[in-house]
Amino acid sequence: MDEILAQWHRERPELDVAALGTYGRLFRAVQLSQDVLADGLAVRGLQRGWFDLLAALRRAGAPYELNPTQLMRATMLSSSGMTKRLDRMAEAGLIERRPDPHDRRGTLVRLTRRGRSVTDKAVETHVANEERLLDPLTAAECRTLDRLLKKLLVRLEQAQPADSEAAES
Amino acid sequence: MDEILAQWHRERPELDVAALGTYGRLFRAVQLSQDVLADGLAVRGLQRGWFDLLAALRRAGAPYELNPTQLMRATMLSSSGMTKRLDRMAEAGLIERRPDPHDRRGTLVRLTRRGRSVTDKAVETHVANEERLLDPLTAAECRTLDRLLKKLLVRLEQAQPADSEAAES
DNA sequence: AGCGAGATACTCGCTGGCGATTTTCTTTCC
DNA sequence: GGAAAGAAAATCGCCAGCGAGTATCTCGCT
Repeated sequence: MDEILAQWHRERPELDVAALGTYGRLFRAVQLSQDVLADGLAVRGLQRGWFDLLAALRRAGAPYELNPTQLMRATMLSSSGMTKRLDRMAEAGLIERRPDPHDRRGTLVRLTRRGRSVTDKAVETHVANEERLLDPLTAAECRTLDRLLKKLLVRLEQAQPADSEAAES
Repeated sequence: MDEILAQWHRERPELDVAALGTYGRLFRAVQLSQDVLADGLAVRGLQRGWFDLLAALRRAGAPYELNPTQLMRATMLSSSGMTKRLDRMAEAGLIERRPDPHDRRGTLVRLTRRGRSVTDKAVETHVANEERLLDPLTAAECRTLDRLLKKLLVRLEQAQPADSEAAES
């Protein structure tokens, strides 16, 4: 990574590429983390991204039931993606769908008993894996990281709908 | 995000979910950033991920030529993914392939003149966009973030080949 | 010299996710 | 109360990327 910055400096000396370095590290750290964490969840039979959905249901509390729209928001998944993922997870016996009794357009998605149990075990190993990946940092450093990410997110969340208003040719 | 942690605390009070919070923010920050940055590059006609490849070639210096294997390492893309991406980018006139004169198995990938020019413009707006996303942080905070990410990456890079040696049932 | 191990890029088939569209239902407004 | 506007979920077609397998070539070893 430092080598990459050195290369940029050699090729475009007038450019300040510090941001490239920060973002490069950020992306790479996330990429590698996700691979490791996905391996950890695969042991429990969970595909990439399934845990997010299970966790959203589990967090909601009994009866562990949400509708697909809420799940879309929680998982940042598109409508069509959600339908397909729910299909797979229903096949796997982790969730089940039923019509919403109060809104005949709607569907409710609920953890099965097995889904609940898998989730409860998975969250423990998942948190443990995350802690293992984070343990090069001291507790104070973790808090600092949290604080910095929070600051970044403030900007990002507000700028999210911005679709290239900064499109100066 | 804090609300998510509160929900976990309500549902699983015995669990320390601080790591979930940190990683949640980390993933979300990266996700949102990538969306914004991809928009910025789309203005230049670049698909998601193309910039990484162009940048690797540009950084290599004249004659801006690498082989697909080196590009795979630089972009963390699979072999088949690389072939396809190179096809698309060649169609778009950004790169061209030629046989490696020193190794008849090999291929060399080179920036076209247009690819070079697009890359040089794109890197400027891309860095500017990254700086814009990072500017909630002071310079000192940026350096701190760099330092923390570096520490994380040390662990991640070494543990990368680890395929669930931590697979306690 | 020549065989086998390894490297190199490519092909094929598959899957997950996206965008656009459709179907069904609810809500609002006159 | 009935039409228009809007919301919810599912469907369809598409594409990027992955994994496994393949053809070709290089190189080390004897």
